[in-house]
Amino acid sequence: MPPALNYRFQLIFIVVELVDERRPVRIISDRQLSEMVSDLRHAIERRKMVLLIGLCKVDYRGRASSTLDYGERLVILKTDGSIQIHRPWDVNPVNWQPPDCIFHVDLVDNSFLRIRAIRKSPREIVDIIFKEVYFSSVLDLVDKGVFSLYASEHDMQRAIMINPELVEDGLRIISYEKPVEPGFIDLYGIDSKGRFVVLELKRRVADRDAIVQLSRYVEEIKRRSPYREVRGILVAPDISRNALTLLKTLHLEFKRLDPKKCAEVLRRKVSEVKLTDFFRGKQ
Amino acid sequence: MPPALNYRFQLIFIVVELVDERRPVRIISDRQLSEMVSDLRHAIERRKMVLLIGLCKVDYRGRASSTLDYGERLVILKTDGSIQIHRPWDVNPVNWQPPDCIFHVDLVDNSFLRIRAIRKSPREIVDIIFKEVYFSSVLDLVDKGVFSLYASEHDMQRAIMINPELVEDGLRIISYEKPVEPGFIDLYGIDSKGRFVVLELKRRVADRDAIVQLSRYVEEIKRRSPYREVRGILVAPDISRNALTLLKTLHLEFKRLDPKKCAEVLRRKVSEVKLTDFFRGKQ
DNA sequence: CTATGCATGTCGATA
DNA sequence: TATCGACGTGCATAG
Repeated sequence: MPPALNYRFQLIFIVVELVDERRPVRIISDRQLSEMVSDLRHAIERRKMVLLIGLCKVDYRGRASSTLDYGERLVILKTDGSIQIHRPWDVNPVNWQPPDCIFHVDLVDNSFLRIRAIRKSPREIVDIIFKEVYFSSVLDLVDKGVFSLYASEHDMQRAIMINPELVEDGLRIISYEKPVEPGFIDLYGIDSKGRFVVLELKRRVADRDAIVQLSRYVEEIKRRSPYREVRGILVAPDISRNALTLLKTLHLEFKRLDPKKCAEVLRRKVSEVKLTDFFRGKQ
Repeated sequence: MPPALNYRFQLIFIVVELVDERRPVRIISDRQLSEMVSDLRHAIERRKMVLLIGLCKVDYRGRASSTLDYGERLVILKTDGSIQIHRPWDVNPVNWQPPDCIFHVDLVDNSFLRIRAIRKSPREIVDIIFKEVYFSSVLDLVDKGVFSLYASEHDMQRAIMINPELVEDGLRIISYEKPVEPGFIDLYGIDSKGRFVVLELKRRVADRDAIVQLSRYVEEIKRRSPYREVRGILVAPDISRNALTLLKTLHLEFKRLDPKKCAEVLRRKVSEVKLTDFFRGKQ
């Protein structure tokens, strides 16, 4: 009797992980329009960024309405559901739709590619009809870079709170964004002689509107404190001629201050804080 | 003696015109950085539109200043000398420079591509440093399409000039953009009872500022014509609650009018004019 | 939603 | 160039 054959099967699974290099730019031009439609729908569903370059016309209906005849343009769909149509010139898009749009991609008359971006509120529609698409691609961009802006009005506010002498010696700031009837006072303080001071900040040349704004706040504070003297100071890098006239008429004051100088002050302040940290904590 | 040889040379020039198909999109990625530099310079000199997609950081110094750390973005250079840097989200570019910039393309540290956009006035600089360029292309777009926008404030003005009864029966418009002390009166007319009428137009919900503006104009006209009654009418699709209160306090009036209805009136007007042309001229 | 004010606002017209 | 006002302003924030 032949010995029983013992077969043992050992199953070995080999797991292969396909590590492909990430392709941030995938070109999908040179395809049949119908293929392109499904590619675009696929990309949009996955909230990819999409570029389209081609011959198109654009219609917009919403708060206003507009038409744009056929021409060659760049269309950008972004991950946040915004869209923009760029002509070869102008920094601003000729048509656009803000974030959170719903995109529809369709083939119309079997030979035109239509991108429709619908915004819910206010109800607005942008229709792009491509007669020809020269190029299109799906982008998979990773952007975690921090964006920092300096010399904003907010920087001016913080700088003056830290260094009130940027405006005037002896000034003490007692509140910021102080709510009053018509809005909020940028900065509010008391001067060396005990007078209330209303500060209105502008990061660029102050115009008449800035003066009107300041005046409203000063009047409100005067109404609240009939027995205190109240000063109104417009703080800006410059003031227009008309605004200066109005300012003088209303017995308000102007203090020239460059927002960049404020950014400088803040930068120095940050360094000081870091140095203090270093000597106190790290040593 | 052998006969003299007479050689005659006739030069025939054959002119060959190389008619190549226009290529609106030329991709210049996958090149050595140094090659790319010269390609980009070449394109920029010829005022071509350029797209760049890659890993970059951005610095801006000018009216304000900003920094943006490394991340993957789309950069667009346009034919008018404007530039914009787009993140994968936001309809607005994170950094930009308006038209008429001067562009510089350089290789820095032998391995980074730098695009520098310089604006003359105000003096501003945007620096883009590419660590990596995934894709770049030169676009040669032709865009002669006419852009038309309807339902703007200007449309409202024209519609009311043609059809004053959009505001009120018996109103006659006597001037537009009438210059007065603080600015320009949108529309100025006389009502059925011979009173002066100052019209302030807004294409969207009117706020307090609109009322302040109207009030200033009305006061100026009253000053000029102390013996005439003067009305001030705010014409807008809607008015904010605060603005309505202020309006009543100042004894001004509000006339609801939709800019789209104005666009409609104009469209009808244009059709009529065309019909008139047809019957008078073309027949 | 409405109201308010900033923005590297942009853009165009005008003095 | 400086000023002024409109804009599909956009955008954030507060109530």
